[in-house]
Amino acid sequence: MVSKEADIRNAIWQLAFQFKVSSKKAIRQYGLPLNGMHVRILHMIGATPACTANRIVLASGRDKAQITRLLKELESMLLIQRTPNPDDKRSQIVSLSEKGEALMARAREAEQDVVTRLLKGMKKDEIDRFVGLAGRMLDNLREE
Amino acid sequence: MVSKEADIRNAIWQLAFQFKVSSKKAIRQYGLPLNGMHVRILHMIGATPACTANRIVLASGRDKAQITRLLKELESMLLIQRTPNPDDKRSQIVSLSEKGEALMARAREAEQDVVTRLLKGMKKDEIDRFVGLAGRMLDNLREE
DNA sequence: GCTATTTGGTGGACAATATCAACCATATTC
DNA sequence: GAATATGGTTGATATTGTCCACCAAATAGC
Repeated sequence: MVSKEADIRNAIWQLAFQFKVSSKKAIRQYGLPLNGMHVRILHMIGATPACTANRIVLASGRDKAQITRLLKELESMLLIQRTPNPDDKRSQIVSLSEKGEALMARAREAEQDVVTRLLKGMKKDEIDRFVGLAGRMLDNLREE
Repeated sequence: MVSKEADIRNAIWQLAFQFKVSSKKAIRQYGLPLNGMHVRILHMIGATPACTANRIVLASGRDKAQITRLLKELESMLLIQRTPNPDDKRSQIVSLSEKGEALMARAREAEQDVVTRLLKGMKKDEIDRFVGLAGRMLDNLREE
């Protein structure tokens, strides 16, 4: 017999792990030369106007050294480009290159497949509720 | 403006990541010489009667090579012990040593703190619903 | 203005986690 | 008894995460 705490712990671990595995597989099947973090960061860059490295750090919660390296990789793959940030000479604005946009269009398809499968048989309000609860839990962990 | 798919994706990634970070920190603060996977596996071993390596592989979804190595580490730390499996000479039954039990008692406390924080302000039925939805999503991803 | 501190970013070094394939010994199937 | 499947191990390598020192520009305090 397992406790409720174990349930929630397990639910989070397992769901995240399986989701990662499925996403990775989908990306592979589409023949895209990207791994998980690449895709996540490209998403953020695509969705964030005037995106700087620091914004990605804050939004992702990852270490800034990690972000620096990932951006360097993405740049060497010609998927993103950097332009000077007029507001702060220390930083640069990163944006998707054409090649990056094209790749992400396909990545979105691949990920869409996974999300569709994930949400199969779920009602709209169930999904909303789930996302809402997850958000509250996240806030709980973050504050303090 | 972000799509619903991005919401659910983000919710899962972020919650899992923050949960991992918080758990790791809690374990550290308790001064326990364990990392995330160690704790997860020790949990399973403690909760599974006649636990074999293969059971951990199946329950965790991780690669069996990874499990082998983690078990080897845990054994060298004297947290677990292996005894021959009477039903199959290829495998062994792993179980917590006294030292392992003691450590896990403290790890449970540390993790309990995190779960308590995670669930702050959540109603029982909200938690149940969340775990239930997570389970369904997990099934969706796993089947096929 | 001019230090002192903070902030955005980079690099080194390394730890933790994950993946893939080859392989051995036993178990199972036929 | 041969062929195949299964539990487990090892090697090699990729990915992800962490910590620390550091530089240059920005900001705060005076």
